[in-house]
Amino acid sequence: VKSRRATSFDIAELAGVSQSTVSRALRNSLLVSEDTRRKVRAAAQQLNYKVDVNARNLRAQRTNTLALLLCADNEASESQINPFFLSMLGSITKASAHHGYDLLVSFQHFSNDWRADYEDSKRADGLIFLGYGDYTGYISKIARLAEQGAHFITWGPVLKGQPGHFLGSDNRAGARGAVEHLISLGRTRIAFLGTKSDAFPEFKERHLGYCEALQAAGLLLDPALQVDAFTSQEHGARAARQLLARNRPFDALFAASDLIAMGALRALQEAAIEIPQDIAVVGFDDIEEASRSMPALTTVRQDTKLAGEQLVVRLLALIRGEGFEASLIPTQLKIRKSCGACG
Amino acid sequence: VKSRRATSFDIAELAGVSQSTVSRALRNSLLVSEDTRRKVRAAAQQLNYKVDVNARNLRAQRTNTLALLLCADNEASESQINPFFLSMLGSITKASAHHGYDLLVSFQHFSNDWRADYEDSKRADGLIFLGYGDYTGYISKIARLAEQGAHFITWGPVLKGQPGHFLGSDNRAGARGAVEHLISLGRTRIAFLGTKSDAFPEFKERHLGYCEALQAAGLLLDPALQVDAFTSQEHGARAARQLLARNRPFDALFAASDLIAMGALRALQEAAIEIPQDIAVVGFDDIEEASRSMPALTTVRQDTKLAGEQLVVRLLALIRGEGFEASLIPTQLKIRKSCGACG
DNA sequence: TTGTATGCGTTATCAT
DNA sequence: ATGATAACGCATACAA
Repeated sequence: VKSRRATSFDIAELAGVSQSTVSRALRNSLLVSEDTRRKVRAAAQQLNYKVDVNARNLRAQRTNTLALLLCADNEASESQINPFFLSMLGSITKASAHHGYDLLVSFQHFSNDWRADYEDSKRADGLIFLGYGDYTGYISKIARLAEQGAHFITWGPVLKGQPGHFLGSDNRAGARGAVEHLISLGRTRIAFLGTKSDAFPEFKERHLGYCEALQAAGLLLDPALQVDAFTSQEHGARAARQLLARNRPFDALFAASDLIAMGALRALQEAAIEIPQDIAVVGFDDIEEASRSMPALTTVRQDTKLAGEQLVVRLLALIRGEGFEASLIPTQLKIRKSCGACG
Repeated sequence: VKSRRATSFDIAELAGVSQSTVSRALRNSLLVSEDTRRKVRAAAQQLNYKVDVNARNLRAQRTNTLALLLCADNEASESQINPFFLSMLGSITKASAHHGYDLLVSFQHFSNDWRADYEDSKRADGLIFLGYGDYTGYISKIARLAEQGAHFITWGPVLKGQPGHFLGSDNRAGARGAVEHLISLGRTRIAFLGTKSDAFPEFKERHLGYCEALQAAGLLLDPALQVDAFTSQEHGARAARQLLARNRPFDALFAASDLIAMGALRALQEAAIEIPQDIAVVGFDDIEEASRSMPALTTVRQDTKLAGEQLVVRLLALIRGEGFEASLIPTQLKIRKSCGACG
């Protein structure tokens, strides 16, 4: 049977000092002598003492905890979460721990009940939103949170006049670079797979980058070469089939995400099309799987490690009451076999 | 600027009742009249009141929070987490929320500092351990936790005489079924890719199931057809190459995990071997990617949804002081193209 | 059914 | 440098 937990009073008794001194000593206060600090530490260790975080949080009015709210119901894949966000989850978890914060993780079923009251209830000092690609319903809720003075940051598109604070990759530049690369390889009829609606600003930015690259090269922007698709293999495959059905010639394909690209890859291969000989394919994200597809997928890498770290660092700054300057995280083109540049 | 948070005292004043009544009403106590309950609720809503969980937890001595401790340093992939565990993470998160519990997620760097004091510090009521495939170092720490009367459950092998409580798939039966299926397809020289050391009991169980199936069919158990591998594509590919280098004929391959299988798939294909014509391949786990590999991977599906739910349910039972009866979660053979049974 | 009083284990503000 | 004391906001035992 487990004995009663030790409290700071127990430590105080054992170490022969007052309870307040114990508290100070354990928090490394400078107002305590090296000698007593040692005594207190020894006593704490002996009694296997651990600070009760609830008492601490209640008294100190902060939790040393962040909450990660992951959107669970994409339009796309019902069951499975986008691997890119899982990668982000990993890096956020690590960054959070690195800064001495615990992390609460919650999948939000957006439609029904949107629980963003982690801060109100003093469960967390701040919130990170992830995976809210569908902007329309989200932004109004965000606005309300921002009004209330909540501390939160959202991974997503960095646009002018948004409520709240956003951090995201430089989607437009990344897309532009990818398409420029395709053009430099001699491809001229480049299709875009992904929705370009206002509801999905990240995809829209990628589409803009695509358009910019084409225009800069003096190439025709053929609307028939764009097909809507959400982030999933199924949507990607379906979109590729639609594209083929249009009987419009194209020699390259830029997908708004790796999942779309990989679905397309498969659909094209099923139609006996050779990648990259017949059609070059480029994706976006650089999920693990991208490097393992056949052929390996050229893609625009989002730096999830830096992104997670930055999300945490900047959220902590917000919590401290510091300002926020918008910025974009650079992407990097990962050239693999699917675009025909190598291999 | 945000005004002071409302407390239960503020509600009490507004509703014209005592603070304790407010507390009771909000907790849906039966000892409060429908009338006052309404009044209290209205007042709470008006003031946008949210219970301070730290105060509640401190007073009630429980946190309504579980902690998920994910092993971050597999022998295998440094950077990336096994997709299977990510899937588990998803289902645990959902199950936890479903039961009204928050979930703290932490990646444990096993080697250095092992922070399992979430319960001591009253951050969580119970712990879930995930991804501790390497048993040797882990089990002693587990034993210490169990001695202390901590509430925790581990996803892993269910063996006799273990300290603590374990829940896991029926690895042996799953493996046996998979190999029986290969045998039923006429394969007789079946290789096993995966370490069978005591340090990795889940893999060992899968290897045992493999052996059982071979023996039951009266087939030779050739040690030269087993190659060690941890769960990663790289290890899988390497192991497959090693196997080929042995110049020992084989017509099928059972991998201890999907990642191993997919790595092997690739290595075999690079050696111009046709799957499944030349060699049938079966994996274990049924990660998302398995259904999308070329060819689609036949595998032993672990029911992550049920597993996550069960982990949470049984941990909650442990927390309530109820007993724990060991049991195994059944697996299911998913037949796809890589074993040659269809397509 | 409701109200009163107390304490959960800290940290912070006074003193000394 | 240390000790006494007072909150933090809630839930519970007890009284009414």
